[in-house]
Amino acid sequence: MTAVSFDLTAYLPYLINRTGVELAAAFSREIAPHGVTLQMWRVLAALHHRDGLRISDLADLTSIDISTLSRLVGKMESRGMVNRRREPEADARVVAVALTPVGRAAARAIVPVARRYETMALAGFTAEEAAALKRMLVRVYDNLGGDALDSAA
Amino acid sequence: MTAVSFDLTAYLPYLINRTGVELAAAFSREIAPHGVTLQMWRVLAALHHRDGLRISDLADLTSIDISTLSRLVGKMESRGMVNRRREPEADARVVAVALTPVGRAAARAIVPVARRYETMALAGFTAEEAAALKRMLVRVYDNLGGDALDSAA
DNA sequence: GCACGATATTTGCAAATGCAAATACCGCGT
DNA sequence: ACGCGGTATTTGCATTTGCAAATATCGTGC
Repeated sequence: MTAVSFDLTAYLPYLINRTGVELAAAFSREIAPHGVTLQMWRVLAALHHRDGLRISDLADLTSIDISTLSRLVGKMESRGMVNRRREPEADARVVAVALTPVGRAAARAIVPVARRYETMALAGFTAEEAAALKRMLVRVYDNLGGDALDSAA
Repeated sequence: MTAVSFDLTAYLPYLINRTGVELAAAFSREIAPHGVTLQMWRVLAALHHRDGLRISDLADLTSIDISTLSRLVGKMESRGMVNRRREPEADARVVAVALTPVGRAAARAIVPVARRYETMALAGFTAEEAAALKRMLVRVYDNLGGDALDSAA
């Protein structure tokens, strides 16, 4: 029987995974000189996007497991990149994570690298194509039910 | 000063990463009942695509680190899904990994799940759109390949 | 035929990861 | 005010991961 043939090279999850892994590996090397790991960059980028996020918001935005994130934020705090703040007036369960000047400086230093990196990844794409690709990735993500807090404020 | 604003939600690596993570997490749950982890499935899928691959070929195809793969194949071997074979006639350094009947059966059982899963991820896409998305992901991957960014090399 | 630098895989080890349980706190109903 | 189910974060613990070193083999030049 031939019904089980399966073209891996045209399989969307395969294409996405290998692109993501490659993107991550190469970008990790790029930012290593900044003394920041990829996961740390993700946190910095999320906080640069919107500061003072809670741990659980960061988990949604970075796709990092919440327990891993708790420890990662601890490490970043001990390195002086972020600080944790509990608001006794508000909900005392939540921890707001904010960039320190050091963390903000690191984010600012890396943002141009990230931009350059995206440009490189999209070499040969027209602005239309790049936009179309991004829209389609959002659609796929939405299809998976992974509604993050993109618009949640 | 130069604008440091950075729209994370339109940043390609972010979009790819979150989609890949979500895709992986959801699919892991799908195949857990088959007693197969996501990484094992990747190996099975690669071998289903082409059997008898070497460890290093599997690493390329699955984006799994070669040392992790060595151990993973060992585990799969002990579970009777694959077998390792060194060819003394040929290059005795290489290990060819082949599916056992058990492994083949697992792959065959999961392929339809994978197909259904891809269909779900691409819900609302026309065949044209899906093809365009895949082509663009290949282009991005190719852009990352090799030396595009290795300014130091 | 042997030494030497490459290549394929495995292994040592420390760090990262993620599930589940623990902890701390919230707000509601009574 | 109290108990209770629910939410946010942390912590315990076993597994996975990946870099680097070790191991085994290859092929070439001499």
